[in-house]
Amino acid sequence: MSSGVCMESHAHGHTHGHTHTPGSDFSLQMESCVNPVLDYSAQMERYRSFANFYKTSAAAAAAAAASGTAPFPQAAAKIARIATPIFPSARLSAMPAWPCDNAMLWGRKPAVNPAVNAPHRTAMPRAEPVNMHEHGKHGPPTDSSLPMAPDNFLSQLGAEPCRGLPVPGAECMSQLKCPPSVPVAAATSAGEAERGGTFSGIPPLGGLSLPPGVIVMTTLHSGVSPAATVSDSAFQMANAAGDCQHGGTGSCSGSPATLNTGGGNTNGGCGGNGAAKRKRKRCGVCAPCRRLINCGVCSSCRNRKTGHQICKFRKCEELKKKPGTMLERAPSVGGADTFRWFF
DNA sequence: AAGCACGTAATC
DNA sequence: GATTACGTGCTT
Ligand SMILES: [Zn+2]
Ligand SMILES: [Zn+2]
Repeated sequence: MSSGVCMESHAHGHTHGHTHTPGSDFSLQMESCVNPVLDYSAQMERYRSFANFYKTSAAAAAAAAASGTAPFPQAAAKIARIATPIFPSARLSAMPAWPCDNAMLWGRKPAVNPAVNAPHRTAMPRAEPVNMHEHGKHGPPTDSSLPMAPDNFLSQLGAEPCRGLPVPGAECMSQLKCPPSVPVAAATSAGEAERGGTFSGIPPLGGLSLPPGVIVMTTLHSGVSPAATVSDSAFQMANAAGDCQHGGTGSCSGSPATLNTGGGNTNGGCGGNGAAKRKRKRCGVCAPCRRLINCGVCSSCRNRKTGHQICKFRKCEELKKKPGTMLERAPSVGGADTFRWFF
C-alpha cells in the first residue's frame, strides 16, 4: 500500500497467447522462429488490459479524488496522470505533432493506422505497467534482481536509433519506459517525487509540444525558451545542492550563487567544508528519476517499511554514485554555452 | 559488493 | 504529524 501504485494483483496472468485476438494469429504462426514477435503480441495484449485498467482506475481515482474520498490520493493522482493524454495540444489539433506515441514506439507499430490519431488516445498504457507485470509472466515474482530491463521485450529497442540521445542504448530503452512527458498542470503539487514529470512537463514550452523521446537541446543564455531555462535552473538547484556536499574532491567553485537560493542550505557555501551532511537530491533527469511509480516488486519496494529506500528502478543514477564522483556536469555549470538536453 | 535496518533530513 | 527516501553501518 505504501508504494505509489501497486498493481501486482492485476497481473492478468497472461500465459502466452491463450486469449489472442484473431488479429494476432500471425504471431502464433511465427512462434517457432521468432520469439520477439510472440512477445510482441503478448505484450500488446497486456497493453490492452492495462489500458482498460488505467481507464477505469483513472476515472475512478479521479472521481474519488474529486470527492475527497480517494483512499490513496497520491496513487490516484499518479494514475490519473498516467492515463491523461500526454500532450494536450496533440489532442486539440486534428493532427498530432507527431504521428505516434509511446505505445507505438514500444510496439514498433508503424504509425500508419489512422485510428491511433483519433481524438481518443485515451488510455495508451505506459511502459511502467509492463515492467510491473513482467514478473507474473513466467511464475512468481523473481524478486529483486529484477531482470526486467534486459528481459523486457523492449530490449529490442536497445539497438534502435536513439535519436541522438546522449545515452547508451540501454538508457534509451529506459527512456521509453519512463513517462515521457507530462501532465503538466495536472501535476499541481505532486511533490518532489514527480519532479521528473515536472521536468518533462517542459514540452509545453510555449505551447510547443514535442514527441516523447525527442530531445530539445538548448543553450544557456540562448533565451530561446524561458520555460526551459526556468526548469533547467530548477535542476541545477537540485544538482548544486547535491554537488556541494561532496567530500571535498569536488568543484563547488563553479556553482552559481543564484542556485543556492532554494534549499536554505544552512551550510552556507560549501567552500567551508562545514560538515556538509546535507542529503543529496535526485537529479530528476536520469531515467530512474523520471519514473513515476514504484515497481512494487523490487526489494526496496517490498521492504519499504524497514528499508526506507526508494524503488530500485527509481533510484537516481547520480545518487548511486559515490558523493565524490561527479564528473559529468561539473565542467559546465554556468558556462557560456552550456548545452542542455531535454527529452 | 549487495542487502538490510535504522536514523533522520526533507517534504508534504 | 506523516511520508518519502538519503546516508550509514552492520550483516551476509
Ligand atoms: Zn521497486
Ligand atoms: Zn536521477
